[in-house]
Amino acid sequence: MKKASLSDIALRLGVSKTLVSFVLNGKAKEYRISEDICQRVMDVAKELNYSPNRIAQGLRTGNTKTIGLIIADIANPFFGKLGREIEQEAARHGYNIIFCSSDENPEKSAQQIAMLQQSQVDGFIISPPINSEEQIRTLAKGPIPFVLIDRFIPEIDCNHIVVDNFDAAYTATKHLLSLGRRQIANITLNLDLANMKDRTDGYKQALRDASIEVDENLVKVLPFSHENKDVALAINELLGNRDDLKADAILFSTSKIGIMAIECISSLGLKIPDDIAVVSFDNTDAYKICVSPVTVIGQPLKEIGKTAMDILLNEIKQPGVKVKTQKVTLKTEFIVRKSCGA
Amino acid sequence: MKKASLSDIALRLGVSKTLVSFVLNGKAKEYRISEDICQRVMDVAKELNYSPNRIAQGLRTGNTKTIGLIIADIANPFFGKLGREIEQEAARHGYNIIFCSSDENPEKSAQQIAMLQQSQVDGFIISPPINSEEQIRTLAKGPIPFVLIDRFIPEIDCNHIVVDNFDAAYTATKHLLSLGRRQIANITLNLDLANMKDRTDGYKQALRDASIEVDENLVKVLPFSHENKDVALAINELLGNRDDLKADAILFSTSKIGIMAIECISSLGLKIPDDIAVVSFDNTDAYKICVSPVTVIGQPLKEIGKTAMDILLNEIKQPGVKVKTQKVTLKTEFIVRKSCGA
DNA sequence: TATTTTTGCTAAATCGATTTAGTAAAAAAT
DNA sequence: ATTTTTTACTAAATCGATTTAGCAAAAATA
Repeated sequence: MKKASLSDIALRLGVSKTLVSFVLNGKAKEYRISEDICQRVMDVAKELNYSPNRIAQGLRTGNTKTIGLIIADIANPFFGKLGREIEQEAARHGYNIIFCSSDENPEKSAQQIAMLQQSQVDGFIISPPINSEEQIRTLAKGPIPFVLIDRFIPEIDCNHIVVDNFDAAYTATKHLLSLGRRQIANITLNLDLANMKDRTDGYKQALRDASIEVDENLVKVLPFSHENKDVALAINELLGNRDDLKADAILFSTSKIGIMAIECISSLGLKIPDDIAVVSFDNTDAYKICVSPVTVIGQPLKEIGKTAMDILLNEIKQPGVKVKTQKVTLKTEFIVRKSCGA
Repeated sequence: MKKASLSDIALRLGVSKTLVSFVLNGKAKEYRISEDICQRVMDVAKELNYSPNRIAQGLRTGNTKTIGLIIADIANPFFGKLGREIEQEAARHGYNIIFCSSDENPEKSAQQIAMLQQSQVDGFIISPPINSEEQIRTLAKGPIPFVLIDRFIPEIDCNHIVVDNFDAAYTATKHLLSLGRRQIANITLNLDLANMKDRTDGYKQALRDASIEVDENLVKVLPFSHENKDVALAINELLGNRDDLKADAILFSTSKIGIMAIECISSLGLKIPDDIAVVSFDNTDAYKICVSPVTVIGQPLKEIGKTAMDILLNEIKQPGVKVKTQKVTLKTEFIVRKSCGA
């Protein structure tokens, strides 16, 4: 059962492939094809169950209607949800998404970018791993549109969509202060990334504004490729001695850290929020059924996904046109649950 | 900066495109290209930073090195992890994955299948929504390899990879019985799907083998498109009256149900496992930091991902050859945590 | 020396679709 | 009656790569 091609329709009707193409692509009026022929083309196309070959279309037109999405790990619920929003928005416009998980590894993301370029993707949506400046800079010099999400690279002028991390962390920390917490810790990732730095800066500024001196020993910086043991180490440094808890609250800079940390806190026999209050960036189902439902800073994932697609589509539809880069900063949502001791 | 094509290399060296293609595709020996020319081709290719256009390759060869993956929802951690394993295994073989979330909607999955066929995917990996028999049957008649995962359709002879759901549910229920639980409920999805039916059958058989009569009122069947309110209704029917709890344990047939149910149980002020023990299909990070870490039936996601790709690659490498369909049933892992009252 | 085989390449076709460049015939304008 | 414009299509080129079909010249064999 060979799949019907456009040529089969033309042969069947004794007309040119050109004519069939014009009809099927809504150009009949423009090229003055008669109504009669149009109808016969549509009929035969339907009879043969014709559907276009997007690979052939892509080769000829230079548009594959495919976007490459590079995120840290699709299995991470934060990125899973983000990916879902992007997938949905893309589908609304007839675009496919190829998902690549970089594991926060720049070598891996560079390979993925190369592979996606070979696949002639129309654009990229990238959550850049640390130390990926060079490959993003190269991308920015090329013709393919792209937009950074979740984090950006200050020294590169390109599209990005981020949230106001400073303000979010400031708000969260101030909230903990308002609940009487004074020894507030922050567990975060390598501060070379702007979004992580902003989160920690906001936390510190809230402490300073409350005339509390920032204790650098309460700021635990994990390597980017952090695992359970890294988080456990940080928690043990803060809370290992239950007669001398170093902190009475913790702000987690990511939900991945938060989940691992809470598991660790529970196994230490500590109670949330009685012994230690917690607040975390990014909402996730896990936080709702937690030992103590977690107070979170939620990101507008739907808006991020929609905005990313809008930016790309706008550039894709005007190839070669130099468009002003869009830098979008969105608001977070502070959701108070039990874990902060409210 | 126009991207270098294979023709550019040929022009630069004054040789044919054919020769360049042979060299770059490892066919130099076969077509007796001299060592000297080979080296010069490789040098120029490197100098021009040539990389192949996979769209052109796909059009000519009929292989796009792309697999279409259709699952319920990439934002669901179970499917997120499964997708991750598949993505990883595919990348190992140089394949891209296009992810589509069907939302358990057969109309949507039919559209996704059509779109992916237009994109000339080399194969499909599909977690079929309910009522998608017709589209799977049509796929089975076509030339493109595919494999069903997570659930299968008994009346269609095609590749599938599933776990032994009957045995898993039987074991879990027996475990609860061994802990003294007698009024064991099961919250599941529409039983028209074989995997859901097997889970409930295993649960029932364990009760019968313990000489406990199956109480159909303890089996709550949710619609496929279940939401929080559906789960809340079921939980309220079972546990709404805390002086007359209808169940002392619940087996959740999916983690999605489990998470929503636990949230509901907590808001009723009930304690897990003191008031109500719980066991759930499918491990997820959320269950580790739960009010009471959840006892789970874990699926071998890595093995599923690898097996799915193996099955597809085996068929892809011998097009047109009628291969015996592979029906794989894998073992689950029972992980005991606190929620069952152990 | 004549014939056959091997060597080391080449041009052209192919994939399926879209775009470009064109034109015979009919209709309208002069 | 002649010239110009419009109509309703067409053939061929194009996209970038791979495959198919082929062949002149050199080397080997008879």
